[in-house]
Amino acid sequence: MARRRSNPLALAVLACLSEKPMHPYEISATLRTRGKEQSIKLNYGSLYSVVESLAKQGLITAQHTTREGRRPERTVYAITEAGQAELEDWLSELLSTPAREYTSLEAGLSLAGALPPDEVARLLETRIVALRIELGALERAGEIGAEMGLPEIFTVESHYRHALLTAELEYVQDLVARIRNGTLGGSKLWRRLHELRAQGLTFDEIMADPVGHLGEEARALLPHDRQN
Amino acid sequence: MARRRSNPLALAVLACLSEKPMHPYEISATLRTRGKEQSIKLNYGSLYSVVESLAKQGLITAQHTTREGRRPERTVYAITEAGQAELEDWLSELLSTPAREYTSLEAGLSLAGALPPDEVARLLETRIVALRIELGALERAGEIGAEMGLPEIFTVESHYRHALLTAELEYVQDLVARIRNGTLGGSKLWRRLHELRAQGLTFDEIMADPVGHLGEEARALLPHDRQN
DNA sequence: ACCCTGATACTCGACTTCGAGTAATCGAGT
DNA sequence: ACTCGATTACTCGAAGTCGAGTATCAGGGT
Repeated sequence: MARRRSNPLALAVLACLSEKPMHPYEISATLRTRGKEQSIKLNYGSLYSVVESLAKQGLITAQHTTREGRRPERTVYAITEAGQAELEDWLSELLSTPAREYTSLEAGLSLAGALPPDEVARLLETRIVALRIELGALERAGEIGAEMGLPEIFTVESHYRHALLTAELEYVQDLVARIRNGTLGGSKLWRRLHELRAQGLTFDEIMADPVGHLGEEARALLPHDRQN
Repeated sequence: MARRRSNPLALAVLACLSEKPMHPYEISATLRTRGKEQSIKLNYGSLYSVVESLAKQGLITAQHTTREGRRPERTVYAITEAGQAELEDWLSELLSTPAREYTSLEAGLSLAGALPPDEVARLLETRIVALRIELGALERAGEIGAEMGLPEIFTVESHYRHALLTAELEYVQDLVARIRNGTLGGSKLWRRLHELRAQGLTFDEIMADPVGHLGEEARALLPHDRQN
């Protein structure tokens, strides 16, 4: 029974059931009102299959099913001892061990060479605006929480998000500036490459003699045995 | 044909094919040697189904299939005009529009209340060590790239990762300190809650009279109409 | 001559994810 | 009394993800 520990929604289910037995819809409502769906992707399809899978693994058990009138029946689940142990172990792992995260901006940056530099700078400037707006919204939400006397522990996630978004904003601002003023190493090569392609040269033709076409910056692109 | 734009691997495939026609395995090898698999999750199963799906959408086309000896046949794909357009459009979106990212630490923090504060602090201290190691490795990799004369544009992704990891490190360090010295708002409530549960009280019993059990900090947990 | 490791190249099917769809009930207004 | 939107509660199937498995070949060592 190799529990795959992929979907954090399963962890959230365990966490809810460790408070008290609930039926799936009540779990989803609980997560909603506590604002956890900001941090943990929640959709019905996944919820019900995740619950079923936890039950199959013996981490939770169906307690009883009730039905009011002609509504769909509700199955109330409770956490098992194994489930409680899994909750603690999984949560410990999440907190203690950095996982390889694949963010969409990282993917975008790693392929950004496919667009010309000025275009990339323009797009990132758009992003900067959006980031500022999102940060503003997060701050406002934080203020409201504080006014209501909500203790900080209940909002650490969003403070963490704020820290990450701020770092992203700073990085992107710096990157745009360096693309614009040509300080970014390889800028010339990058610009030249797109000029040549716009003139109809193929990638292969350019890479047959990168130094000749793109300049000295491209020397590192040659295979090792012919770099001198 | 609602292209779902979920898996960035599909974008990477388009980016590769926009350089020249390749067969899937060559695409994977290209991404590997360029270090893109650090930023874009790559596994064979996904690669082949993603390629098939791109072909079905008309964004790439099978050019021809070859076979050497008794080896499995290789199908070479080329990008179409629609594919080139999709590449540019998708990449633009990735760069310009922040997407809701669900990181595992955010999930962990949002459920951290399920563990007692001292335990969480201990776990986060473990994470700090791991983060320092990872940052060190990233820096070393960057130095090696620089020594080899690799222009910065080819490593922006990893600089971005470095910026994010640094922000995470700083945030976690600060958080641990505040848990340890009790400066984090709600610390008492959090500690008290776990003491009571260790004594055998249920979550329901505690929440029936939060202020009585947990102190003034818990007033915001009451329903709105009985907060005074 | 033979074996063994590592690279080449893809296949398969079990499992997950997703979100639209269904269907009943409640309550606030007209 | 009625209607309309929100809420409650879950179902379904199409699509996507994953990684172990399969099979071939090249090259180096013994």
